[in-house]
Amino acid sequence: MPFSIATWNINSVRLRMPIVERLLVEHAPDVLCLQETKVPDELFPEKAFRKLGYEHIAFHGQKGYHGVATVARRPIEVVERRRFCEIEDSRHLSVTVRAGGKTILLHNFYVPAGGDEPDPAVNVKFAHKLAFLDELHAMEKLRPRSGERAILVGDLNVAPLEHDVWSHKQMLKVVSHTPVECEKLNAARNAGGWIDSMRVHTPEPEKLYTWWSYRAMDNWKAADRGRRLDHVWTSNALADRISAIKIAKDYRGAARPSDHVPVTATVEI
DNA sequence: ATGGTTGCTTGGCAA
Repeated sequence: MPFSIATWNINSVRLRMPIVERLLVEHAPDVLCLQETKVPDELFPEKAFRKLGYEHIAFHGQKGYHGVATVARRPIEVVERRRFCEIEDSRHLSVTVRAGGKTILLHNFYVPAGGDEPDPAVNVKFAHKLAFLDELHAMEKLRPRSGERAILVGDLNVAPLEHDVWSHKQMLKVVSHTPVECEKLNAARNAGGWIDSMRVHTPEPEKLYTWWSYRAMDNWKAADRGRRLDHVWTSNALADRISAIKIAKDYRGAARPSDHVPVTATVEI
């Protein structure tokens, strides 16, 4: 049976409930993982999700910044809300869900953006990002066991491959595509045996983007200077079970859009 | 060209 999971950096879930509702109606994923919810847990708009049939809600939020949430049409159980770099940021949430008689572990991540200056010696935000990626790499507990069904999604804030950005050459010194962070993200993925399912589905050199800057003065769609910052990784056990991956690019053109668009993966379980 | 826009909050970060 098909099981679908969507991931979306929503950049304030309360502000963008109208387009979240549109996604849930139009795409109806079984599970939606949100990042940058920017809302403390006690103010999470649970009612709006419940009304749309997403009655199972887990969150790890904080006031003003960051925050992740996982909402589902079927029961989920919270596994962990992990703290990274000994900083009390809300950047991770893992849950389990049952599908087709099987249990799937779902990780929802929001990796630090890292600021603008790509030098950890002068930019503590970039140093934090690199430390976060190192911690991800070292995390034994994150690595799927043999045969385990697991999916890791989220805004990983790194576009690791040449064709994950509009211009590899022009992006080499731009945070999100510097060699050091691309190598660290790839190393963390390899250490866990995770599969980059978006790139299995759409290999290079085809361009793949999930984010278009707010700052660009030109028309985002015409210029198409995007980056692939959002990812769907699967454990080996699910690697050949992905039947579809859809980047919902049209949501970037919605009224009051997020700068990220939803990515939905369908798994045959 | 060190800009530009957006959100949370009302001054200034973070993205």
